[in-house]
Amino acid sequence: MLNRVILIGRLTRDPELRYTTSGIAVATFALAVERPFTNQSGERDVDFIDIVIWRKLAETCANHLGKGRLVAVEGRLQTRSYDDSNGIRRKAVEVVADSVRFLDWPKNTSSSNDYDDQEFNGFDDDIDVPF
Amino acid sequence: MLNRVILIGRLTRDPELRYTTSGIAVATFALAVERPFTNQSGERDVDFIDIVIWRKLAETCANHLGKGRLVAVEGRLQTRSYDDSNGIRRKAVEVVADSVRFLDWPKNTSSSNDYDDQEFNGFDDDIDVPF
Amino acid sequence: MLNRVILIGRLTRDPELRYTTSGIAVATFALAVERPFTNQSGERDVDFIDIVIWRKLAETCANHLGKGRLVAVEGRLQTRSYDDSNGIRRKAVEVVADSVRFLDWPKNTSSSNDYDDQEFNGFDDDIDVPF
Amino acid sequence: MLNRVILIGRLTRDPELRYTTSGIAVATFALAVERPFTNQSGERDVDFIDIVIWRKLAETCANHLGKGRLVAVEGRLQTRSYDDSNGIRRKAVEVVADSVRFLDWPKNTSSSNDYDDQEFNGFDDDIDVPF
DNA sequence: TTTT
DNA sequence: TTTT
Repeated sequence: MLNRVILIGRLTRDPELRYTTSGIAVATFALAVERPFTNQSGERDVDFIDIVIWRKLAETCANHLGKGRLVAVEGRLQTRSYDDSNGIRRKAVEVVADSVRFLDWPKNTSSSNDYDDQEFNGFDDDIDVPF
Repeated sequence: MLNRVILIGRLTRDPELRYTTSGIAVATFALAVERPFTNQSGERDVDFIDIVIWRKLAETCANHLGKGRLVAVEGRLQTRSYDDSNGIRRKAVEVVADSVRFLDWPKNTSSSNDYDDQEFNGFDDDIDVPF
Repeated sequence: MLNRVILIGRLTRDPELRYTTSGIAVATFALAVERPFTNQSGERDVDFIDIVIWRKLAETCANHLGKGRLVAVEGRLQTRSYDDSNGIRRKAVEVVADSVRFLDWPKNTSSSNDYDDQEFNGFDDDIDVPF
Repeated sequence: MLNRVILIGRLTRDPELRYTTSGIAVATFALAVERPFTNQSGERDVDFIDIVIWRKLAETCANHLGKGRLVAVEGRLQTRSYDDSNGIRRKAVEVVADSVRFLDWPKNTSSSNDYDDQEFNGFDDDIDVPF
């Protein structure tokens, strides 16, 4: 009845953009989210959390984000069952994002993904940059 | 770097309480969380989310909660790899709760789990009842 | 850039429903939110937080909620300056809710506010009942 | 009963650090949080939200943060009544933070506040840096 | 499969 | 101005 997730972390890879047969854009990536505290061996554990994004926000993320970028993601936790390529039944738990904020800037300016066409994205297509 | 999950839902079964070899209590249960909107077939989909609770809060939940009870859970999303009983590698995604609030009362008063010994539970052992 | 508030508490009074000159509905009420821990004198302090709701969700809340009802509110913190009736400049800090979930049922069935016309409310008009 | 606020924004001024008569550190600052959407005049409104931080985290923030710095703050909304310097009764609404994450780096290296003594801060003294 |  |  209430389901809210807020994460800050870095993309482990470039977003993948796909389209449903009905033409709806879906972007997926994983977020590396460091735990606040160090473990017994003095390191910070990291949680790798799958993010799913729909529609225009999916395309904006695919166009502007890349591996290593720092983002804040808001969304809801979703569970889903599927059969993997070996026919094994698996449960997916992922965050369906309704908002993604960019918290840093691209490392090099030669990237094909940059901020040229940053624009307002409507209500559930909520994006922002950190200045 | 920031990882916060807030859920309201109902327990799909009674909590399971176990202890680590070093004697720390761990409770687990799943929460059924209805999506806010109906799907194409007019029904509300439900996400089943695994919850993990440690220490004194684990024991309080095991003592007072049961299948069907309505709770608000606050915690963080955690990912974990393990091999299932068939030796298949799986990824667990669960919410490690640091706060659980009881939002309703037990259905029948003959339950062994009731509110007799409700008490304050310390900082990360945060529990409350709705009145 | 990110602004999220999630509260569970009880209405301190019936919602007030007003309309802007352009005809948009606005409901306001205050939420009594108990702190999780008791203070030095053994009591729980309570925070009284002003809630503002717009459009259809405002009307749904005005129709179905009343003093004492338990709700979960999601929204954003908003600040606003105004002059009070004595001409003193004041700063209002309130939560603009985009989602309200009803977590209990009306105490008596003779109330004019009930669940007769409960219905789905669109994306930013997000309402639900606890069963 | 549940009270959670998560904000990302920039400090409008350097933190002020004070001590209670019993010697407990308290830091205060305001956070400028841009709204996600532009208003009728095409600008983004900004909410100015007062933040209060206690104990060791207060000192860490006072030592390392300054005007303009970007942070993620987690905490709870608190209300409080007081009389201002003119004897006018006022209501303060502020966020008591239990976690502050630094999301950028100091603008110039000549600042007296830097990252020399960054360290782990215990459970409710939760601080982190973005790399 | 994993980010700085 | 304050809820159970």
